[in-house]
Amino acid sequence: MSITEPEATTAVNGSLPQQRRTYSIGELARMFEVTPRTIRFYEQEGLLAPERRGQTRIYHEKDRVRLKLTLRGKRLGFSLAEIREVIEMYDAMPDGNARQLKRLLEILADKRTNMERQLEDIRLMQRELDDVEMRARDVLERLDQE
Amino acid sequence: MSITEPEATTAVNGSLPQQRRTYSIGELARMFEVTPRTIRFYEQEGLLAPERRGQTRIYHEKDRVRLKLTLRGKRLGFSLAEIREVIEMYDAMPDGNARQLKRLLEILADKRTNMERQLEDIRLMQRELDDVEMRARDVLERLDQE
DNA sequence: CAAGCACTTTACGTTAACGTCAACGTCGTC
DNA sequence: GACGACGTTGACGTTAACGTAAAGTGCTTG
Repeated sequence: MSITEPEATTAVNGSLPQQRRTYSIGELARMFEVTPRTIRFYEQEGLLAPERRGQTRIYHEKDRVRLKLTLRGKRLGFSLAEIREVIEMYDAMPDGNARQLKRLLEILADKRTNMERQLEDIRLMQRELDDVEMRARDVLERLDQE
Repeated sequence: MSITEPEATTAVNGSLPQQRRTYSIGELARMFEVTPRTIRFYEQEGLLAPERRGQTRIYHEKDRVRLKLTLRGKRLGFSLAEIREVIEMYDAMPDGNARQLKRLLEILADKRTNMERQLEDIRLMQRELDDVEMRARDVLERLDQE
């Protein structure tokens, strides 16, 4: 199983034929509010590798998940290069050698540290926002009273 | 009081002359692990406005705090322009009109939403990391057993 | 006083992450 | 069969956030 495969649909295989298996580039773009250009760029950078029917790109669930993870990573300030590194290592995992795996664990620990700092940053930033908001409301009230 | 002033040093005014009041650009740069170039750039972008002694910049506690907030904002993915907007509005607060203040509250609410999404992103990302790490350790163990 | 060090301005260079054309192919449909 | 919507590949443009190099100022230290 790959990191980018559909989330374990519990065995209730109902009447849906197989879920809406594929997407066009435009569909994906609208889903995630990015442009097709962005998606092609991510492919060029090695983050996606959609199937082709002739010239046309066909995206499967796997690709959609990858894109989702990529965009999440971006929101957290990772560069595309960093994201690709993790994806590549993950995909190479089954037959990866010990050195590679340990390198992957290092990278993960690194990201984890990053996450921790971000959590702290967010907490601090939220306090600042609280503070600024309080003062602003204060001033507003005084303006209203005059 | 400004957002960028020293954190209320409780009245224990001991033997320290007045705290290490000022900093050179190089000192600040080392403190925050950025280059002087970066600090000058932030000034050029309106995020800092240090005093001058002749040509030379003199940074006070106020400037240090601003820089700290700026860098924190950056780690959270805000652009310098966004950060400047908040700082400017904050500084203009005392004599800001109601419209400006309400705009500021809007911006703050916006940042808050952003923070919330980031928190969620971090939680999700941490789960992914957990997952990937587990699998990696798994594979490593098997390699060891052979 | 010469050397060295930290600071200054000016200005051009660089990188990441796309945006923006241009020029073309391929459907479905009216 | 023309038209519009959508897709494709180049190739060049753009923006943010600095890096880097050149050329000069100012102190203090041997």
